[in-house]
Order: sequence, then C-alpha cells, then structure tokens
Amino acid sequence: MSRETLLPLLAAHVLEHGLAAASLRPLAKAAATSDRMLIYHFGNKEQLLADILAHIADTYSLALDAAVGGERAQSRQEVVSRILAQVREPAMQPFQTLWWEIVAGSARGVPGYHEAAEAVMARLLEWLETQMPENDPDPVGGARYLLTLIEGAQMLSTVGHARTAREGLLASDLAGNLSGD
Amino acid sequence: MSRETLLPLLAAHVLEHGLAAASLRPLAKAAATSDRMLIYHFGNKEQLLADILAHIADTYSLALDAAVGGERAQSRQEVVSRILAQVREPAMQPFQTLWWEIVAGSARGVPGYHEAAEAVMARLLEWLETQMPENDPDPVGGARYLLTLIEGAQMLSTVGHARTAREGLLASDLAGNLSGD
DNA sequence: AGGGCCTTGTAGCGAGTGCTACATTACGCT
DNA sequence: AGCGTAATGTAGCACTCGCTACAAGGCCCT
Repeated sequence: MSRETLLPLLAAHVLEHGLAAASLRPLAKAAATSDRMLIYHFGNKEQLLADILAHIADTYSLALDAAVGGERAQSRQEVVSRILAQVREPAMQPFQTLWWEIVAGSARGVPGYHEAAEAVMARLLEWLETQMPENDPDPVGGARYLLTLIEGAQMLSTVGHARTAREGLLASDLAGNLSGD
Repeated sequence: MSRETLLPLLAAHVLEHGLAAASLRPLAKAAATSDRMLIYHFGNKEQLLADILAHIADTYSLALDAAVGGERAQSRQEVVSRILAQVREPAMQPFQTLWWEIVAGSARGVPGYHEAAEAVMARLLEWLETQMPENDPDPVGGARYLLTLIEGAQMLSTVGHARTAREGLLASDLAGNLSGD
C-alpha cells in the first residue's frame, strides 16, 4: 500500500467527515491501514493533511472540468447560473463544506491551508476566464467580478441566506432572470 | 463570578485563539476560573460556546454601529468602500477570522453554529439597508447585492486573493474608483 | 446558632491525541 | 543463498479532552 493507493481513501474520509475529525486513527481505519503507517508514509500529520488536500484539489479541478458543458455561455448571467447550479450539485456538497473549513484554517494561519486555498481559487479563476461569454468586453476583470459574486452567494447560502444571495444577484447588473437561483 | 462576568473574558479568548482551541481548561484559565465552574454555570460545552458566540455577536453589532460615520454615503460604491475599510480594520480582524470558523461549522452542521451565523448575517443585512445612499432606487435589493459582493471580496482576501477581489470590484457596475481596495 | 443552598476546590475517569521504540516480516538484488 | 532495506504489527508514552463524584466552604434566613 503506497501513498498513492492510500490518498483516495484518505481524501474520501476527509471529504465526508471534515478536517476537524481527521485524526490519525480514524483516517488509518478509513484507508484500511494503521496510524503507524500513515506517519511512516507521510512523515507527520501536517504533511499528511497537506498531501490529502492537494489530492482533493486535483480531484475537484478534474470534476469541474468534466462538468463543463460544451457550448459557451452567452452572457455573464448564464455563466453565474451554470456555475451555481454545478457547484450546488449534491455531489459537490462535500467539497463546499470542506472549502469553508479550509478558508477558516487559512484565516487562522494553520500551516498549509493558506497555500491550499490560494491554489484552489487561482485554478478556479483561471477556469472561470475560459467560461466567459465569447463577446465579453472584459473577460479577465469579468471573471474576477463573477468569482466575487459567486463566492459571496455561496457563503450566504451556506449560512441559511440563500434567499438573500438570490435577491442580491437579481439586484445586480447581471439582471435578467437567474433561473434556478 | 457569574455568567455575565465570565462571558467577556471567554469571548476575548475565543476571539484571539479561535473555536478550535476553545476547550474547557484554556477557556477557564482565560476567565480566571476552572473548567469545573464553566460546566457548572453553562451546563455543557455546547451551551457554553453558544452563549459565547451570542455575546460576541452582540459585541460585533455594537462595534459596527459605533463605527458608522454620521453622514450618509452618496453612492453604492462609497458604501462598499466604507464597509470594506471598516471591516478590514485591525481591530476587526479577530471577528473576521472567527467568522470563517463559524461559517465552516455552519456548513458542517455543528450544533448552534448555523443559528449564530444566520443571526449575524441577518443583523448585518439589516444594518446595510440603513447605509444605502438616500437616492438609491432599490435599497433593499441593493443591500443584498452589496452584501454578496462584500462577503465574496472578504473571502477572496482571506485566502490571499485580495487583488482578485479588488479587480473584481473594479470590473463591477459599481465602477468608479474604490479607493483603498 | 443552625439549617440549607449557592458556589467552589480536588481528584479522577475513560477516551482520544500525535508520535515513537522495538521487533518482525517481506521482498529485491547480487 | 544471503544480505539489506522497505514495510508493517504491537505496545505504549505523555498529553488533552469533556465531564463527574465528592466534599467542603461561604453566605443568607430565621
């Protein structure tokens, strides 16, 4: 059982139960090994978590790429709708839940979290730029604008203010009808 | 030493060290009492944290009210600028850091966190409505829009994408120059 | 002064934490 | 076949966790 064999199992456990519950013995159990071996393979817990987070980031990135519809969106509003629909899929929920834990860790200065969070956002932003409408006057700035909106909306939804987020988007210059949100 | 005497000291400790480090013995030490007494006064840890979070929410609300400049903002852009400047004050940093921990707990379903987060956002939204420009065509929807933007920008800043957030706001319909961000 | 409650100190329980020491097995290379 | 390294099991250490049992003070009321 090498690191590469273990990582998917470890990642699945972290996605399901969160980082706060990611202690060595439960992780080892989920990967059908022992805490002893986790330390053996990864050195210490900090490195273990860093590797798991990196693996999850890769998985998330791939899932996002895979879920991208073929045809280009026609408007910024459509971009936001599509992404919010995608990101709120039940299958994406564990990533969302984990994401806020990473943000919290990043804010608190937990080693490795800031790097992980920054990398995820950078990749997401890069991908967002490719999703902008073909005739968009400012795809680069627009992607940043939409990212800000989307993440704000997601946070509000997370804390029970989905309605606030929806009404906020309706009041934005994106206007139109944001079907589904 | 009653509950009311202890709460400010406990809140200070949570603001400084976060919820993850908020275990009974350190909390008790910060409040110059014993873990024994914390359980005696609050029943159990869950209730203790709920009370501390409620106390912190009150404190935050008061601080925000106090920091509001007298004169009304002239534009939505000015509203955003003022709030981001205020919310990024060093004195507000502990609240921000704690906030993401609450959001994470809310997403994970930790008892009490969802209620706390929802209440904070509701209060913030209500306050934001009072801050909208006098001649705003849609202060209610506008407040929700700005809240979404502000929170998205704050999250991006937290994970090291302050620049992304700034450029996103510059590309929004708020346009103008968002001095300071 | 004495009864009764509110408050507090001391000690500890059982479980979980990251990590290590030591020993043994498994396996590839010459 | 023999050697060396990689891989793994077993036990355990020192610590923290939330919480409780027990007992003793302190203080008010009559």
